[in-house]
Amino acid sequence: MFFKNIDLIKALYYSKTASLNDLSIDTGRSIPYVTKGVADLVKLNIVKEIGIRTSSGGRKPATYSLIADTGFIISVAMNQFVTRIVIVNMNNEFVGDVQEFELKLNDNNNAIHSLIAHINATVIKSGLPQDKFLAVGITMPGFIDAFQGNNLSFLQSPDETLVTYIAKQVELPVFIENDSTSIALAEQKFGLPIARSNSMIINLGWGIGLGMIINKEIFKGHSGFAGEFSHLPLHKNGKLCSCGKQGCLETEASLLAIEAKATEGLKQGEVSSLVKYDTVSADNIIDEALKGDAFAVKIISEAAYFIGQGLAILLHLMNPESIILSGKGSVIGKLWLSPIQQAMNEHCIPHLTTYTQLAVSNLGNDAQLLGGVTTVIENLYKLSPQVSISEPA
Amino acid sequence: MFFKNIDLIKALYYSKTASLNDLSIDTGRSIPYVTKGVADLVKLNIVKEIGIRTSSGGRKPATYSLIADTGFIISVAMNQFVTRIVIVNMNNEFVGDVQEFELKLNDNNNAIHSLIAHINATVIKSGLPQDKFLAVGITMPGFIDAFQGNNLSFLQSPDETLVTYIAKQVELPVFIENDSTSIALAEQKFGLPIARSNSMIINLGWGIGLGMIINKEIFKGHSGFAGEFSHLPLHKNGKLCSCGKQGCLETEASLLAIEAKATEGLKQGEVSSLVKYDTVSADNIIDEALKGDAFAVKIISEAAYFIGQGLAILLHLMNPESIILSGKGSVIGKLWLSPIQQAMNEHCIPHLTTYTQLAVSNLGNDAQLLGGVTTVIENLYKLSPQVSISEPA
DNA sequence: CTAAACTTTTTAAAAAAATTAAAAAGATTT
DNA sequence: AAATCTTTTTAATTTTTTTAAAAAGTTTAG
Repeated sequence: MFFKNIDLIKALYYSKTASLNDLSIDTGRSIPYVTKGVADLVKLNIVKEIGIRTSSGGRKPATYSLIADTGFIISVAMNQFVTRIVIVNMNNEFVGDVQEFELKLNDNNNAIHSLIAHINATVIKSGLPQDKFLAVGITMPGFIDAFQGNNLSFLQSPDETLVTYIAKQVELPVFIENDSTSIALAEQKFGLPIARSNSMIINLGWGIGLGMIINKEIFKGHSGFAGEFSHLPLHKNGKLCSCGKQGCLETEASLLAIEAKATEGLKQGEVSSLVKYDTVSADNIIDEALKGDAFAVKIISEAAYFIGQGLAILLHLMNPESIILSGKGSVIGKLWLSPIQQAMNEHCIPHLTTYTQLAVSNLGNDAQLLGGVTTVIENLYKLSPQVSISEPA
Repeated sequence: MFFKNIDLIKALYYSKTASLNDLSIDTGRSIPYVTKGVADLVKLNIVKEIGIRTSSGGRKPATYSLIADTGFIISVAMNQFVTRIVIVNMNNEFVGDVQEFELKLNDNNNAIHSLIAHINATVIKSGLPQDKFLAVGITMPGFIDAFQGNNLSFLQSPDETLVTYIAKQVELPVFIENDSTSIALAEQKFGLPIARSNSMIINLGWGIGLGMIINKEIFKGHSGFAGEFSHLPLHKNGKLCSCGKQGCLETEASLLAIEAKATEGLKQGEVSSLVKYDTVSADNIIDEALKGDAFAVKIISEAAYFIGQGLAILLHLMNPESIILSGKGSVIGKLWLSPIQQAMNEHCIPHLTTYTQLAVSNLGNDAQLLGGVTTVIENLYKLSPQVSISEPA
């Protein structure tokens, strides 16, 4: 589709509209370089001039944007139980509704075929021609080798990599990324400005994921295992974790642990509006906590306090500009905030917490879907140019 | 002294001798650029061609080095009780002996003047002319603002910054850096190759310092507080830490804690060769442990195990290529290794430890002195050129 | 209210640096 | 021993940045 000036397209995608000056800063390239590049992109009908912006005492700059329907991205956000799919245009706007359906990742041989069928259905339903789609960005839990395109934990594919397998079936390029990593990228690119440079982004989900933005880059460690926040050995509770170890943070603080605690509490006769459910799900607890049920609030607060203890450790080591609560659980962000802040204050050296802002994401449940988009944008340079080769004269 | 090509000088200093190709890789600049730059430096008598190196099937490259006596650096390594000074040439060789003297940092109004006197004495004793010295690199504990040149914990100077105050008195440029940070830089530049890109460097000293190398850069966090390993809240022992909190790692695992435990143990009647000392110092414990004293080995092992517990957390979060044990305490590195490794294995998710190498520094007690040198080299670009301005024609 | 002074953006010209291509020097293979 | 292959060095070309100048606004002073 486009081969040159990928860096300009990336910067324009993330900023939505920008002046030549903005683009020069965002890409780290000189103004003449950017000027030439944008002129080329305008000629190719990929970028258009939007208009003139106000200025604070000087010439008004021309501003540019990507043309919305130049291309479309398919974002697939998976968790252990549910998958969502949405089509996104070049102005980062959702096109059509978000498709949501159940898809169990554990012990499900059919998962990969179900996923492919849903992606293909989405393409067809959209009515858009196949060649308008740039790529599919899949985000999901598990240990993911984004470079090779494999998930070592879920969705094994025979012989070839997961990404090539799916790509063949959907006839589109496919990129894959870990859910927490993708959420961190989404927060960095589309979230609060304090998440841009040095930020710890917590994915409150079935586990407790962490994506680290260090010096404006996502950090994955030497072999891709960095950010294993969920398995920090902080508790002497003897509870066995899925990882095989005991006392991991997630045995006390994940949504799964919260579900288990609620079920156990109700069995012990706790008074709560949760009794009306046959089996209590995390969603039920969130709902009732929002309505003010004391028991639901209490077990969430307890979990939050443990997370805050873990964050205190993160603060000592990383001294980030911000900690962002994101992911599924962040829709009840306000409920987590105060016990987390309290635990951080209690466990940090004096004044340390004053240097880090704790905030709830403004992207809510869209974070992972936007993360899938980011995954595609970051890999744009890998898309082979579909050149129509003209005959030599 | 030299204004252009500082990047080449830096690369040459760290590699000691290098071909044009090596320098191109190390500096990230093109070969023509490096070729031109080195030719200029040779003309200025800063660099000389050393000879021709063997090659694996191709033309033999010319190799270059800095000229040893072009300039000299004064490195000052301080800890809570003792300060060391040495002069280092442009080939990273110590010139003359390392000066060592007692200098208490706590509650000592005279500390700063004593320090200045010793630096000046070193200059005079060397017999080298003042203008041959490039700068003084001071490394010491405390929270240091390297950019402003202040130490917020020790050596307060009135009105002006610590660095300007000392610079005036010694009539040389002065740079300052935190001891653990400087040790990490020394390990990265002069130590084991596994410490180059992603490494956690532990400074086993009166506290337990940490310097983090992330993506080939030292990482200090958003406001300079990153790497507070010593104060990780890992213990529920009720012991008050110097930071004002309770249960910090250093209350169990620093050399100070080890001293306290030994003294207490002897009072309880432990059998040990340590009984022969009036008051037991960390050095005594190290000596006797090396000689095989069971009690000394035991309390060091206990501390090591706690450090290993802390390192397990670091492994989960950072997934580094290596962990390097450095600093004063690393001279008994072998004694720490096995309990640390054991604690790491016990507290990490399965297989995680296989991705990180644990090693003892090969720089030993010189690490901090070399760190002072690195501090100067990294700030070389700040040295104002002493140009002899010629009259316009 | 208008002209001068100041800011910011855009365009143009010059300089710097990187990329590509070619040549040189040596090691390895046939 | 000649031909082939590697690596380093030099040269030519292209790309990119830096610097300077011009253009288009805003703000301030009289």
